[in-house]
Amino acid sequence: MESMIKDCELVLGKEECAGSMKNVLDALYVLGGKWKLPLILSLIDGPKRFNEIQHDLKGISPKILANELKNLELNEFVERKVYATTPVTIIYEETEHSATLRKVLYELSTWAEQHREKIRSSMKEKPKQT
Amino acid sequence: MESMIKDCELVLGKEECAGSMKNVLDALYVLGGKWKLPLILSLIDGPKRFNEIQHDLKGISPKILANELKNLELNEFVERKVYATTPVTIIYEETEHSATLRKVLYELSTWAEQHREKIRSSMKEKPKQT
DNA sequence: GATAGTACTTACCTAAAGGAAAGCGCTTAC
DNA sequence: GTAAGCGCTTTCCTTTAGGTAAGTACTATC
Repeated sequence: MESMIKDCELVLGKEECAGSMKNVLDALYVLGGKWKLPLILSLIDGPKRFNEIQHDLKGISPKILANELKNLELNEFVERKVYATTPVTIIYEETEHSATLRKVLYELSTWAEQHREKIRSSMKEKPKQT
Repeated sequence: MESMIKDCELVLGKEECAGSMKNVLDALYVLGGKWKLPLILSLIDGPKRFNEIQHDLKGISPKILANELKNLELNEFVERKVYATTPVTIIYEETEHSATLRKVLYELSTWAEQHREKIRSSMKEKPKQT
């Protein structure tokens, strides 16, 4: 565990880091695609019904939404609750597990912000250095 | 800054978090695709020439490699150095800026590992709960 | 001067993600 | 009984990421 950090920080590219890369690829796969993050954030905002989410995420088609919801259910980021009202009410809400995402999303967010600043400022310095 | 964390941890889904999501989408875009991470890791392992990288990342086509290298150069993760040998030698190496990635990649990696364990263990508990 | 190597570029093709539109089974409301 | 709403599913189409194969400009070597 600790040794992996050191290895990666100092040498990297060795066996441990190959495993680490696999993990990162997994993470990108789980979070990747056009709608997963917006969908997760929409549910963090509060439990919602299918049509509410569809309205929230302007532009998503019902097919995609149904797929993404199933996927996120499998990954335990959302829970699908069926209420025996008549007609049945189906409500999607975030799970406790989805909270573990927040830290990592926050890290990603701050990094991306710094990165954008970095790129923007070096574009000013040398606008076209061909 | 600090307030953003609190908002996101407690309420989320508000204006600040919309910006935060945009950042995360940016980050996923910068790191996304099949080859960017393997390519970055290959260069963290050491500076390399075009053909060396092509050999290292088995299966990448020269077209894709050239594209990815340009992209990563624009994002300042790799530097393209041209040596006036004859014939010219072109060497790609990681930048200092690419080091900022390591922390965030490590966070992603550990999260993904925990997530995989979580999903695997709950699949054992209830193999098929349809 | 033919061959081979380096660092690509160009043109074409395929597969997968995603979008648009319609339908389906259920229900309540009119 | 017909219309309308909900939670989807199905079908078909477009877009795009990525793959294959070939070619180009340069040089060095035989």
